[in-house]
Amino acid sequence: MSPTREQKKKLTKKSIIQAAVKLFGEKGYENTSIEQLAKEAGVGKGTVYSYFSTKRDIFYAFCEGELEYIHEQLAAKTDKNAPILEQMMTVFMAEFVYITRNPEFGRLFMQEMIFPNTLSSKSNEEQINKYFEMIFPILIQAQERGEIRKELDPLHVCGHFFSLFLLLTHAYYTKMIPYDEAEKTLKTLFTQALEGLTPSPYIPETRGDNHEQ
Amino acid sequence: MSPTREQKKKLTKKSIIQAAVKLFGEKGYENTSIEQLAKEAGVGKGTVYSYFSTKRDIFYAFCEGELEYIHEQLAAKTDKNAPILEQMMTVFMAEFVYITRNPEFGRLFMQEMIFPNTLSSKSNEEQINKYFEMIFPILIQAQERGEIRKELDPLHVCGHFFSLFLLLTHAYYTKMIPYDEAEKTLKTLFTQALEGLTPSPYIPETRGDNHEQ
DNA sequence: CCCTAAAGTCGACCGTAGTCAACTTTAAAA
DNA sequence: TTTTAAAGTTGACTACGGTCGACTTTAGGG
Repeated sequence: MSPTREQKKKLTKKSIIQAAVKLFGEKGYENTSIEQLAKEAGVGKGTVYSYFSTKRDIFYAFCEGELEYIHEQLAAKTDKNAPILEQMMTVFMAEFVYITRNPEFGRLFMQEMIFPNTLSSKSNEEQINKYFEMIFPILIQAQERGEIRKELDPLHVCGHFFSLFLLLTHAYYTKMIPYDEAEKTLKTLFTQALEGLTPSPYIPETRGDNHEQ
Repeated sequence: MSPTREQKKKLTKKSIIQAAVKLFGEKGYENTSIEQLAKEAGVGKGTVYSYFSTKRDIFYAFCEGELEYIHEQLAAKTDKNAPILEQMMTVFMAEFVYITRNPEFGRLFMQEMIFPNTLSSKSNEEQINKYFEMIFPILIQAQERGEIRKELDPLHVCGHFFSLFLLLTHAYYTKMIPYDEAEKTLKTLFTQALEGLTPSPYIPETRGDNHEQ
């Protein structure tokens, strides 16, 4: 019996993604037109747009699989009892290496991931959530061990590390730091975050309007 | 006597920017075509491209003036002896308000500012530099006052605050936090950064591979 | 004033992202 | 098996960003 309708759709979608992997990889995202991509996948241009609503969506579909893979790898490999600095370095350096493997891809990925266009932001949220889901348990465990202050909201702590990763990526893309120094820089920043910027213990100047908690 | 060649060029450029301010403001960046813009400015399409090499460049020209203005304002107004938390809040909240005044503009601005396309990144670097030039003296003064550890590289400290601002902007654009909570969130993050994430004093687990310094 | 070369202007033209109405295939009811 | 309507496919088409060579204006030397 010939393949059912649904099986066929799956195959078509797959062949479009494969064509994207090939052509984007060979010539880059900007230099690949949808028509070329459609030809490579063996379908018409219109068909491509019945599976993906924009060119960027095709790009995401490609990224998604890769990201999922890296997250799984990390979740398996990380030593849950290692010092928090070590674990965070492992996670974020892996991410950094992945992101910058193909610089152009990475740039587009970050642009749309961090400052998404409200229209195209569906799968986006999921990606970010997976990120947080991976990091959260590590932080909570660190709090239980007493490595991180128990009174801090894990969400904020998570954001803190993520923000320094963002900064690293930014510094790389603006050529403020070369690739080779990424690890050292990130370690410095993370250490700074852990230890605090103020001479410890920090005693805020009493001014009447101090933050509570 | 009729205006000289150079005066005319200045006028033409100005009228293009004014047309951009008007049309981008009315209909948004994406919904304004270069042809419409050229018509509004009373010139041909080709002329627009003899003054600006891409559509984004027109957008930058608009932003630049605004940013310069805000930076000057801030430099004048900030109380140089206020606690560092207060000063950083003033600077970055002003920036946040400016960036999000027109959300679409802000998004494009951040996308290209933080993860620039290597081709179009000339004026970009200057913008970032102005940022750092504004913040640097504040931090150094805080170090001298003893509010910030003297042994830290001001560049890293500067980056630290900036990164948390990035996170805030990201959280806003992904709708993780509403506009109203921006200030509270930023204050929490900055406080966290100042105090450190670890119970103070932080004593890293001795594992043989500790960071030096 | 006239002539000319450089500076400045222009819109027809190119390639591309995304749309759509006409066409083909499918699957299940009759 | 035939019929039919829904699902799926298609490439001509539109609108846009950006280019280019032909055209117009300018300034200054004769």
